[in-house]
Amino acid sequence: MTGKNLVGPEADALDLGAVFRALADEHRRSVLTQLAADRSDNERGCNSFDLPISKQTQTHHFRVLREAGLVDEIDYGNRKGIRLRRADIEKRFPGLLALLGAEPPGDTAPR
Amino acid sequence: MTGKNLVGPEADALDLGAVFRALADEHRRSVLTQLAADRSDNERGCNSFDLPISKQTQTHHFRVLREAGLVDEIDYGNRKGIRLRRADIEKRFPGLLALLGAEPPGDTAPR
DNA sequence: CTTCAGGTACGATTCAAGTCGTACCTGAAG
DNA sequence: CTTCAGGTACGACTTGAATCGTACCTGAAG
Repeated sequence: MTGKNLVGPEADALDLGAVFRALADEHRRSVLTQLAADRSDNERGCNSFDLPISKQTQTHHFRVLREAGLVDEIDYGNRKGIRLRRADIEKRFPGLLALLGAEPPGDTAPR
Repeated sequence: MTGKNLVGPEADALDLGAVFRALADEHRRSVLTQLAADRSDNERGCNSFDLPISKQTQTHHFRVLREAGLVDEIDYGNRKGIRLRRADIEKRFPGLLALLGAEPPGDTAPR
């Protein structure tokens, strides 16, 4: 029941370059913007983002977000949860999430 | 003597995606970090950044930074000046430059 | 058990981006 | 004028990233 947390970098090890690279992609930025908009920071299903891309590509994007240290992935076997690492991000890069939150929500348009 | 200012996007038209894409590159981030560190915001020569890349590639990177709206380029014909658009960036993305400024300055290492 | 949806692994493809070589332009200094 | 350093234009190359097809795994529900 309690899924295992997939590994990501420590809070102090977050790299600004990796973060910018992660947020350079439209779809990943959309995911993070949606996560940042929900102040409750509840765990969220990976298929709740309506991404206009295949499952395999979504797996790829979530992995990039996790390896950049922006989200936690919780593996339940046949489904997966995702949670924003808000505290770690705010500690290392204060104000970053506010930048995403200030964006117009309708920016999920495909390139 | 007075060089002409090369065109870039208006302050209100700055796109977060383009900004993140611009800052995803190590060399461009190095340039912007150095610019952000100098609070005087003086115009600066394009060859004053010690980038370990060829002239043509530097031209390319400065163009990307300008088209993202992060810097102004001033063309003098046989040399070029560059200036951080601090006010515009702060207005549109408050706190962004602070993130760069907080980075360790020795992050100019080539990949 | 079987079925099924969510997710992953691996490989292939496609495309954008970083890089440089060659040639050329520009203005300043001899 | 010529020379020279800084910069650009264009093309070519290379690498990385995004995407998907196929096949497979996992746990829950019949």
